[in-house]
Amino acid sequence: MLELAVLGVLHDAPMHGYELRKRLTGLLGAFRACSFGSLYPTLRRLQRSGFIVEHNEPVQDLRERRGTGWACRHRRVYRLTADGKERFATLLADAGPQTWDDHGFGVHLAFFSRTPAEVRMRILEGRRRRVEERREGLRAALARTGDQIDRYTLELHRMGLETSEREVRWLNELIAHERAHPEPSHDDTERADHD
Amino acid sequence: MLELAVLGVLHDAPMHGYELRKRLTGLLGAFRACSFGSLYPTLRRLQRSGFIVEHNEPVQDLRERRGTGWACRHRRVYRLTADGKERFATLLADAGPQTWDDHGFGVHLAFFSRTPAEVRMRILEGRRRRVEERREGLRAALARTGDQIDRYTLELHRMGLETSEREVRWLNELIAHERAHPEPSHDDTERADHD
DNA sequence: CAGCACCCTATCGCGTCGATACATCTCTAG
DNA sequence: CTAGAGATGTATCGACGCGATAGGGTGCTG
Repeated sequence: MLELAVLGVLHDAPMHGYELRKRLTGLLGAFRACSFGSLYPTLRRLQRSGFIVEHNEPVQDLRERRGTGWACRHRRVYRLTADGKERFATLLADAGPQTWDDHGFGVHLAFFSRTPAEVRMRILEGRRRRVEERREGLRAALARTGDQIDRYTLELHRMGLETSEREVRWLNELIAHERAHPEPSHDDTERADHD
Repeated sequence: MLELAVLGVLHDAPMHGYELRKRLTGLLGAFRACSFGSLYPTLRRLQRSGFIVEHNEPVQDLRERRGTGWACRHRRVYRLTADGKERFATLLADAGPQTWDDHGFGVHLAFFSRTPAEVRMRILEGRRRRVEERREGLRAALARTGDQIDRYTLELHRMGLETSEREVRWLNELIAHERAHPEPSHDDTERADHD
């Protein structure tokens, strides 16, 4: 999942780990902090697989950057390869089980403008199914609760149920809008100017 | 966190892994499935630490259970020790950073009736602070969003913001109720009949 | 008696996290 | 001019939860 997010951000511009992390935290909308302990191993993995390559700046660029910003010498800038772009498209389209959970869904939604329309639909409906399951589970739990149930647990279940219902409604709106206005995906697989 | 949940469920009655898992999934209110891959290692860890001990039924009990249910021979029933009860109380009271996230908060809330009143308050306020941070992060993201932002990301942020606001209001109600009716904790640290 | 569905324990690899370490660079206070 | 605070930047470690997988026992049904 992090793999998808990294490839997606790197798709726009070459970047080094520290910057990447900042973008990711912003991207996921204050969802998750994306620790270095997962980011750096992911970068290494992607590099070994050939999806990204190191793309370090020449020394004179470093000197030029002096005064106008940071000139840290050891930064590893990564760039997406052709394989990496392909991999990104694959991961975008392949909607596994973890696409439906909270975090995975957020990541996929972040790149929705680059996602083919039919895949968008599949993801939205899959997420809806997942949330509906949760909703039904909570309804059942609330129904079979006689009176020996905790006041706090009860409140938690009620809250969870309301949240699920709200999200299902929200998803229905998104799906309806998707059907009414089937916007094409950006599909920016053109500009391969620096390979 | 799983450690806390296991100790809490085992506090009521001795149990074996499979049963424990069902209770846990019910307890966490269809939140999470609690896989065996984390449950069994946790049980082993708790056992090595002396917080639980094996408490297998004698063979004649197995024969008696024949006909009325399952008589699987190899089930490992665990029971809480005195140290385990102490550990449970400690974990309940100690509110670390992971007490405030979604999953951890749910687990703590599940055992709220056994939690001392002042700890309850600390947990609720900590959670509120956490959700407020998320809310502010989303507000900031929405504020600085000019127009180049994704329609989908925008929707996700809006949804997240509403959810956060709702949860803060919910927490405020819980806190207010807590202040108005300071129910004491069950504090069932008495019945030490079988040690 | 064959097949199926459930019960029950267990392990492996993988990905993520939080903590930690360490080195470099900029700016500011004394 | 130097000392230190604080941001930048890379990296690793152990702990932990998860999904997949394996394997064996038990009762019900056709």
